[in-house]
Amino acid sequence: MDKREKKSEKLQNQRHTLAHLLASAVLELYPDTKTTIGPSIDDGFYYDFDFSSPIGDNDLRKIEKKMRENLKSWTEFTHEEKTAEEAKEYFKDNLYKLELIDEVEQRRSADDKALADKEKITFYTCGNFTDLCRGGHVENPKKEIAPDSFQLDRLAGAYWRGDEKNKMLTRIYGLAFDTKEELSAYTIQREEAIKRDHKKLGRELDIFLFSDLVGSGLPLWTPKGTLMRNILDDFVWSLRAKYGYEKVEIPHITKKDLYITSGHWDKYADDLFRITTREGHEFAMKPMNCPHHTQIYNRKQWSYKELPQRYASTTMCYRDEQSGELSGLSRARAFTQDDAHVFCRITDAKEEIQKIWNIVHSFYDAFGLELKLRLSLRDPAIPEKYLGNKNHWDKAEAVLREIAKENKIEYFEAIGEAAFYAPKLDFMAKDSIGREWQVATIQLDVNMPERFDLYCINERGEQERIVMIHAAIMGSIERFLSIIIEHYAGAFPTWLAPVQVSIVPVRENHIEEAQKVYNTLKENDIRVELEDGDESLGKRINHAKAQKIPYVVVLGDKEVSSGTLTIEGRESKTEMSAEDFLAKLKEEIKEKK
RNA sequence: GCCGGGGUAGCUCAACGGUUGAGCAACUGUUUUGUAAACAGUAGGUUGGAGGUUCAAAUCCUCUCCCCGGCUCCA
Repeated sequence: MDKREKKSEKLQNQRHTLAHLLASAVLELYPDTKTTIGPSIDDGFYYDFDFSSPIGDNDLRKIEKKMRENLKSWTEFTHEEKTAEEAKEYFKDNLYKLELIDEVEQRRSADDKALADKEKITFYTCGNFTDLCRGGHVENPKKEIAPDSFQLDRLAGAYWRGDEKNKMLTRIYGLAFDTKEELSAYTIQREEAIKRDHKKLGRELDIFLFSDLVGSGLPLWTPKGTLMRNILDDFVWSLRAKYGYEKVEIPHITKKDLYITSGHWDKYADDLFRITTREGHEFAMKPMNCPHHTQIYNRKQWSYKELPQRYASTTMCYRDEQSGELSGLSRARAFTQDDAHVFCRITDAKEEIQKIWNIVHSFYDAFGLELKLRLSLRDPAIPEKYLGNKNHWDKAEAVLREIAKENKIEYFEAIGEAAFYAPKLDFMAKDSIGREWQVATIQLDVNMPERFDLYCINERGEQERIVMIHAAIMGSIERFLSIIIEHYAGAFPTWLAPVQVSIVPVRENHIEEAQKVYNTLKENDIRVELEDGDESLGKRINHAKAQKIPYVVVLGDKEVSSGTLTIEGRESKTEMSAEDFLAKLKEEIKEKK
């Protein structure tokens, strides 16, 4: 165990100890409360309670105060082993703890003797509070936990055992770190993230909006936002160009029959926007595009020589997400996928996936987003969640694993994260303030081809089942934009900025000269604005900078007489000729800077 | 959908049973400016919507729509 792991184990113990401390404070203030579980988490701890009457945010301060009070007398943890009967007697009024005790008992009586011996029913006591617990505390809380290194953070609902069929408990989250300084660094970082919130910046920078009349989860795109969407989409297409992808277009609704065949109707019927025609036929808005694309592939009989067929669409999809799941552009009811499907033989799958891999990396490199890889596999314990047979899955998972291993990138495997029809390579991007987002995905699918009977004619003249690779580079343009708005805090690089240059004439008699520069840039497809209003110079410059425009060009007597422009970038101020400035802009756009 | 917190002018917020207010933005004049906001004036609201309690509701209650933080879900 190295030093860092040791430290993190200590921090985990501190956090878990604080969960006990929280429960002790709650029980003193609200004696009717039933305690359940309270683990440590990434930024602190939580404890789930079943309160007899609801509490509100104002109660948190009271509880926190009580915790600090109790901490003073928490000097030692003692623990003792109990039999199931003793434990149940102690918690006879707490059905949550009784359920946990029963589960430990079941594991103890399991066949695996070694495992069974490890499972014991232990009670830990500190101060006036005893809890059923596996352990993992600091020895002397009073000494080892600084009273100002933690704070209660927020209230939240959480289902017992994470199952929405169960009762909803009240979860109290706390933040906890080694020191007060680390705690405050964390809260400052969180405030920084709030400043970058894409919903706020989206409005301020005039990129997108929501309308109560249109409905929640249905973003509307302004001219600037639409421009950015197109720039991003064009970039993806430019990367796909050398690999032979073709654009296809599909309607946004379909008969339900398509999804009955694909299996989506069974699995996602509740999440579809459905339409009944006047003649009584049932249709659905498309929630994804693969079934439509299969029908384009299936328009003719293909020779193996004509494969792979690679189809891609940038197209909106619609999902009736539950209202509580919506969140700005990150999770919307209408969103645009940059969706590609490669129809090929299983023997070509690896090479095709490698090509997509290259596209993904070129794309994310341009934004300075570092990628991690998750190999998302099925959960063999619940086969009913997945289509098709085990052999097919094993084969597909093996191909993806091979690719993950061959490429030098940090990767981990995640059981149960596969789509219901295929395993996936999911890419996670780390943004400029260290947050991780799931972005691109590549899926190797043997099930849709089976269901839609997709084949080619092979060398021996036989029908051969093909495979289908699902690939999305951005995933969803909306979601990707939410990530880069926050990643750049709205200060987009030149190639991506909806307005690249703002020209500010000093006085009225400079407008004519400014207009000339404006025209030159405009003729060269630079996105340029002229700030020729009657506000003061300082105010007009300020306005351009508030819009996070990469370059502000100031033009007055000095510039007219010297024949140069004063160029204010975000960090520095330089002077150069209009020609040099144009060349610089073109370079930045070409190099995606 | 569920739990908790919210919704007052375009934006940020105040008023918290007793005539809805401020700053910024907008508009109109004046000002022609060399870098963190020129000056003056004007307009802007069924306090998200619908019911109810009250002499009186932005304020209290019920329903509904929308937003935020979680939970569940995420093809």
